[in-house]
Amino acid sequence: MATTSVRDVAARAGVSVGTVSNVMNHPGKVTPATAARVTAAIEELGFIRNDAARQLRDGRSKTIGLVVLDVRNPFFTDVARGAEDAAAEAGLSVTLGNSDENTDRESAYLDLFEQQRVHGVLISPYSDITARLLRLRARGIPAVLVDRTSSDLSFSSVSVDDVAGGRLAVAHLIAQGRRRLVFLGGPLEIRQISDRLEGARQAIAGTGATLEVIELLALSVLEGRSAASQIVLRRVEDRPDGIFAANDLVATGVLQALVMQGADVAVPGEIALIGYDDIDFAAAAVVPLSSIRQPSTLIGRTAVEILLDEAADSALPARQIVFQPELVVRASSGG
Amino acid sequence: MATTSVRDVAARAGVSVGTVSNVMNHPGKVTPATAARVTAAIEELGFIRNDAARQLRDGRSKTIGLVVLDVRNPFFTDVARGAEDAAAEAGLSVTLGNSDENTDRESAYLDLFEQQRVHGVLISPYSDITARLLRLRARGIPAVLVDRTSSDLSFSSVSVDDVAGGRLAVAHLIAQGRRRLVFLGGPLEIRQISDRLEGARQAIAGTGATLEVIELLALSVLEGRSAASQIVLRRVEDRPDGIFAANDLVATGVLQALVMQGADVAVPGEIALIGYDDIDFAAAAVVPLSSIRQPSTLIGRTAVEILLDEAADSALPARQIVFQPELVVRASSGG
DNA sequence: CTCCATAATTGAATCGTTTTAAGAATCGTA
DNA sequence: TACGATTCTTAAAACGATTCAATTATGGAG
Repeated sequence: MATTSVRDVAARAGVSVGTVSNVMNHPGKVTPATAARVTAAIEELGFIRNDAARQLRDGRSKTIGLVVLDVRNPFFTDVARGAEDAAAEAGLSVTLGNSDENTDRESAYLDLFEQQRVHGVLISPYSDITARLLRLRARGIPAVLVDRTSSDLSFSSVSVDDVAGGRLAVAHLIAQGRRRLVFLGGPLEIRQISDRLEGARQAIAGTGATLEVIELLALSVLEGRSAASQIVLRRVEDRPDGIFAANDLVATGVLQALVMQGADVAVPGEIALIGYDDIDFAAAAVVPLSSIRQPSTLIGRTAVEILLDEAADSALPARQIVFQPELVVRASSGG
Repeated sequence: MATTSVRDVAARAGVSVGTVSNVMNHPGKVTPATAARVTAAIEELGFIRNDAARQLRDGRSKTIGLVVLDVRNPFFTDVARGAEDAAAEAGLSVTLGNSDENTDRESAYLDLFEQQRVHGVLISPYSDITARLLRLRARGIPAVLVDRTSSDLSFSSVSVDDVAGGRLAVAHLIAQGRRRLVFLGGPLEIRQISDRLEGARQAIAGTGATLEVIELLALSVLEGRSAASQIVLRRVEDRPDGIFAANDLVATGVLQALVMQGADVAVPGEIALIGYDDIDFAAAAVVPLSSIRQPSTLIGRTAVEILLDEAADSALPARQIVFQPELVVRASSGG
């Protein structure tokens, strides 16, 4: 394996290894003329720096580890994309790990990142990993929580105000004149979901509107559809006139059950519908879906920025960033 | 930064660094008693091996680089998942890169992987990167093409027979008694798409059925929907009785245009519909969608297996693996 | 033409692990 | 008890880039 090293480059350019290193890492400390000779040698030999060696010397890698709950959820791929962009601007790369809501996988990724002495860790936690994160910190590896406020306030976090999101959604339905509302989502143990419900409750307080809660086992199209088809079976006067689905997958299922041939419930005429997340598909649904948008790429970008700050100065106090979600009105809520 | 090394562990256990290394990498070469002492020391000190140092010694990393065209496409996340599983079984991890059909990004990832001296590269190529891959090979890093047969037969590849897939889809429509067919997809420069069309043509040959080709600018829900709404405007006798959409996103759009309130074209009564990819959403559509399934996780898994073989023995001849797609019949084609 | 201050370059030491060849310990056997 | 024959353990030498302290070159001022 003809692996060319700085030593070979140095020989070819007639300089010392130190100079070669300077050309790459501290240009300006070297005369343009010599720099040119070195660059030429690098080019001719097809030299590519060995990252492991650089890392070993440096003590930390130029990679950021990111662990998300579910890569198949567009929200998280968007977060990842934002993180990747911000990291790239700082000359770093991102390794994406998918915990799949599985404690073992989550733990395995943290092990891997610790071995790799990553620059920092971004994580949307599934289990309680405070102890692990403290250990990473002791090793000089900062961590930032994503899409979740930390119970341990010594860690920074970047999240979205789900209570406000729920409030926004239901306040909108009420503003459209709807009074008999249904919240569709679950499991309620998931913090984000219960927060959205809490927001919904705040929004109806004192308005005279009612809120029926139907808990689902998962946030999927199928769950949404079957729950909604039950609603269709009710007598017309017992049906709600507005539905708030806890995410867009559920809302999509609801929509299918309502407009399906045979059901023919008018949306938004008879029932207004709003989802959550504003995934790409929402705008392309049979009836374009109103939704609550979260600034997903911005979350990723911000998390990286905080991480880099903390990596540069470990004495920095933790910051809790909470973004506000945004109402997106489309046809399904008759806005 | 209290970074503990093998040296510290050795001191604590009262042995030499070589023994510590043996405990971790060649257990069995060491007496159970000493092994226990060392393990205890590792535990007590919270020692975690420095991957950079190991890699430097080893010459190659324990990571596989994977570059896909689009992380947001469920097909690719499934491929990635299969690759990850297979890699994990071999004690390796996968770094996922998203080229986003962008030459610069694709190139940047290859640079990164080369610097990292990855174990191997899996890539679903966008531009012509044969030269880059040859250079990697010269450095001892094998590469396997994914979802694309290689023009350079010296590289292994794992792909799916798109011609067969197109044939399967259209043969099915014909078997359902459909005769006036439409192919909806594009751009036709994309190899996979033109192959599917070619398969469709083979299937109608000699059957008396006709095939109208409507080329789209992109494989998206919106494109599919607007093309289908044009079809709805035709006189009934000029409408096709079967539509083959080049992927499930397009098919979803078509479905929306057909069953939408106001259009009310019966699916499959009046028009039978089949898509391609069998994404999760296909089964959950308003009318469950027939589709052509590709063994996505198997593709990822197989690609890793070939890669590992080649990493172990670079003299191995290249293999071209072509999987056969599978017909999945659901309500939309009236099967 | 010297001398000094400043800039450019050098090369040895370092990061932490793994691997060897060599040395030490252990055991059963004669 | 001593002898090979194993079995364990050791210490030093890599791997390749970076960084300093030390050295050499360069220019400008007197």
